[in-house]
Amino acid sequence: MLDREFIIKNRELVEKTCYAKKVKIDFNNLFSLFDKRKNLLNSLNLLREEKNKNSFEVANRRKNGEDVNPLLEKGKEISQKIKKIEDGLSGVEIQEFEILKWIPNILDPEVPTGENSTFKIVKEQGDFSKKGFSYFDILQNSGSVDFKRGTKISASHFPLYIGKAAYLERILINFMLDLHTTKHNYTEVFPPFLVNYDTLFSTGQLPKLEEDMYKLKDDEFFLIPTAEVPVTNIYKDEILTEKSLPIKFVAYSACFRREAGSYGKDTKGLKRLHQFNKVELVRFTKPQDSKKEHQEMLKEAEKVLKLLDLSYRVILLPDYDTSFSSSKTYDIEVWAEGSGEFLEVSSVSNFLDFQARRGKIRFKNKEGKNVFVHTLNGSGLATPRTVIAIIEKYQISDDDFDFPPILKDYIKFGKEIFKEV
RNA sequence: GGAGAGGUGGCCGAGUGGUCGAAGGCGGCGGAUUGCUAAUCCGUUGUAGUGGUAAUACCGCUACCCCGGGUUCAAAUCCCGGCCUCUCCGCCA
Repeated sequence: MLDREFIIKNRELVEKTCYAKKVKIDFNNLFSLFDKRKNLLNSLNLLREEKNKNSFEVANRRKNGEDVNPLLEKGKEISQKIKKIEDGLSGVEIQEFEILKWIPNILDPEVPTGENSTFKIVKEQGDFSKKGFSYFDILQNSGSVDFKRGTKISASHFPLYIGKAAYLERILINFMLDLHTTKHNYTEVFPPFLVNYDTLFSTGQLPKLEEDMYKLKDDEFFLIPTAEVPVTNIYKDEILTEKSLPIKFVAYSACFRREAGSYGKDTKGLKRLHQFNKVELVRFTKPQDSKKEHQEMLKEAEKVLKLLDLSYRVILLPDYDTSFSSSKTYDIEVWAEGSGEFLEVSSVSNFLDFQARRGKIRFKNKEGKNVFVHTLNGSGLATPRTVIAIIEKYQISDDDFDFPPILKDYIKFGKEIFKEV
């Protein structure tokens, strides 16, 4: 959420951002609400002052045995006026909030913008030739992911991993968690997978993405679309100390997405799922550090692919692809050599104080002021598409694949291996 | 799920209708004392909004004692609803 004052001072920038992110906001209405609110607030404060003085006077006169009846009458009148203005004010504030909550975060100046803008390739690592069988054939032939039975048990896009592929999932998750805790100094957390409305509002999934979320029918809970949601909310409504920053959490979670509106895309296989596994990095930083730490997180996510010896590229998303809450997002796309295409396996974003403001996450700075932290997160990584790239790169035949050497080492020696890499 | 108790400032804790933004203590900050540490003493110490102003300095006003309503001239204090925590019982992994 953006600050009222900020919007007033930077109207042009905010309008431009909304245009770029394809959000329609009635700014004239918003600004007239700002005015209305201010006027109501001012007269309300004056009336309240009058009320307090009157009440005080009642107590005073009563002590002296004087007649207080006229004051009681006056007090009643003032209170009625106050009630009226309060009602008007809360009406205005509700309307204002209804608009404010839809305004997306502003963009970093480096984000590609403009008519024909497109993503910018920041880095290319490895070679991008197409060869071998596709992961889908290998999995089908080996039976290590059973799409049919997954569908029978649940629905389509809920795969059932069996044997080797199930094991690969588990090893990969542990491998990534151990990498980030031992090598990159993150603290591991294991969060709830069901969260409430406020939590999703803080991180910005709600209200905009409600249709992408699984919601429980009888309880006010949503299934998390990413661990970012519960983990960023760990410090909701709290004031942190300056010296505790940066705070770095890594979390594994299953992720649940309805993927509404993406029918027809990636209709089979592991590319687009309603449930998948992901290891997520989350940081809370001081405002002046977030840019630098954003770059660090990108490197940490890349590290996973480097260790697995997979080819990939890093792209900087253009304005219209940058999510509602984000000011700047890098995607990491792994090269799937059997399929011959890039697959997004990570999204690394800087949210500045946008989420912190929605969730009231602050820290006390040296001057004793409470200021909003900056929040960042990045996938490190999502498993299904990583698995696709692994299977295609380390395939043995059209019905078998091997594990990458680093994973074999990891299975043998555990997290000790991260001392050397 | 049933029964009971309770939610007050960074923390502990007093306050049951009227100078209460809230005693006292701890912690924090500033200072005095001090060979160092500890101890002691003095002072200070919430957040947000708004007006005086150009000001993150100063002064005034308003709001906030879990949240939302209500009663009253006046609510931390009384009433109603909700949420949460704790204890006991039940159930279960």
